[in-house]
Amino acid sequence: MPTSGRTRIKDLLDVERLDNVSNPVAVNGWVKTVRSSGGVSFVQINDGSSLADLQIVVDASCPDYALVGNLTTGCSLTVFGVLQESLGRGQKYEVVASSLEMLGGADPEEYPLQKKRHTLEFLRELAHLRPRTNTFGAVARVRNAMAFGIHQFFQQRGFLYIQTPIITASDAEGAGAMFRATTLDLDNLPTQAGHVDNDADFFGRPAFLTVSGQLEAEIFAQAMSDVYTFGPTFRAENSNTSRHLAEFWMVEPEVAFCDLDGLAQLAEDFLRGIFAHVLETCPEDMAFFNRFYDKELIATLEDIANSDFERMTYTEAVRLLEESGESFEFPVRWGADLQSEHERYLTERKVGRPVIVTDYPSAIKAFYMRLNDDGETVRAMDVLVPRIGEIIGGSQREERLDVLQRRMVEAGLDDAPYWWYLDLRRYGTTPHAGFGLGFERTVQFATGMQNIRDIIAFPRTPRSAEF
RNA sequence: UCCCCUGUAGCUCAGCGGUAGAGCGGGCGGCUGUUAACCGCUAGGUCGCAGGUUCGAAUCCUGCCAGGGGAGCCA
Repeated sequence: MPTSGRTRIKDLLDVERLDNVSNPVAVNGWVKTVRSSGGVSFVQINDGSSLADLQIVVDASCPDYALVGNLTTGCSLTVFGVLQESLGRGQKYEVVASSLEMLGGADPEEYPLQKKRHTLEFLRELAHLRPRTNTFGAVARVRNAMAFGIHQFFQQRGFLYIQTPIITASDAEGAGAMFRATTLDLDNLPTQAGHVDNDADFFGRPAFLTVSGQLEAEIFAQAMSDVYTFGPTFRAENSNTSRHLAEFWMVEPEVAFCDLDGLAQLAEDFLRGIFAHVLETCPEDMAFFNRFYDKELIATLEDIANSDFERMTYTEAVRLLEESGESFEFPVRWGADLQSEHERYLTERKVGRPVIVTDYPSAIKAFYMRLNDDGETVRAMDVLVPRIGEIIGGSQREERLDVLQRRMVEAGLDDAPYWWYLDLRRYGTTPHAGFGLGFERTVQFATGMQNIRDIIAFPRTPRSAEF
């Protein structure tokens, strides 16, 4: 019987509420492993509520004892029994079953998950079953806690959560290649004068999946002052790395009456806050990642949560790299973007903790970033962290209409589609700033997981969109 | 998109010119409290795909496909 009134394993094993002990309980879960020894069997189950499994003891006194022979890894169960202190050594408490029902079997000759460790590459092919493993259960819980912590951080500071569109007609948001969203029949494209007739498309114009909610967030910042988005974004780049996804979630705060210094402080408070949050709310899962994936993980996160970030300008960063005596594969030159190896040297070896680099050359940054008085650099910032590199990119936005228009011309952009963006500078413009944080990269950093495809439930990467 | 590495049993891998292997998992049996339980027996393979070299190819060569690592692009 699928039970209402069941107790989650997490609550059952919660030492604070051990009024459960010696009382009848109902639990559900999926079988991890079954061990039988003479007249006693041990069935280890997990329901996803915590990393810890629950051991069910079934002996001949249980009327359903004969059922145990049919239980295999992966099948689902309802158990009625009594929680007791365990006689064995591997766990403090266990449930002695008084009755047992298998809800769904899992043919052991076919069920692909075994009660031993699998490689992450193999599990990636089983995205529908991998949440049942320790690692992916832990990732799901940590990801959930961090999403909640992000909302909590902004809500406590009075930020308004806004939802920006996923489909956009702006074809140059300035952040990479876009996916086209169309209802046109690709096998029979309507044409007009030898070109695709976009007027026949759903929106009467080309439309795309958004690469960023920034421009729309700026609209609301120019009315509500402090806003943030948290939603999916899409990049059609042919990126094949452990840090890139074609579909990923991004957090983008946008703040009016704020300059780059204020934004850098917000970014630092934000990262320190969410890492502290995950350490506090997921100690069991974090201990798991620390043990199996990165022995320095908890120490690193605690260090970040408790110490100030380093700040330097791009020009200072270039000087430090030039003076480092390191032999880099790519030369260091003022005016060229920092390479991965440069960023990692700065954050991992030079400083040893997160670094905020500001004021990049205007030529290598987007048109909407505010031009400095030197005419050569813009008020951009990247937050670099060890192992991942860039985790946040942001800037103070250009609020001066004439400068913005000049920058758009220099970038070769037609300003007509941006009439509304320019209007924000025409009517009550303000100094404002915002950044974008890759959510998966942040969870990746917090868990010590090596590959971003293991951070999102159903990863989309080039040539890969199963599930 | 570029560079490098890897595709052998359900999984993890060994074998690297001469009869296809191990551990785990599965099946059967045993075991009175187990902890990825343990012990015994057992089934299981177009060696990624296509071509080539050779008396003979999992093994050497070429192409393609897939996976991984790194780079670029970025978050």
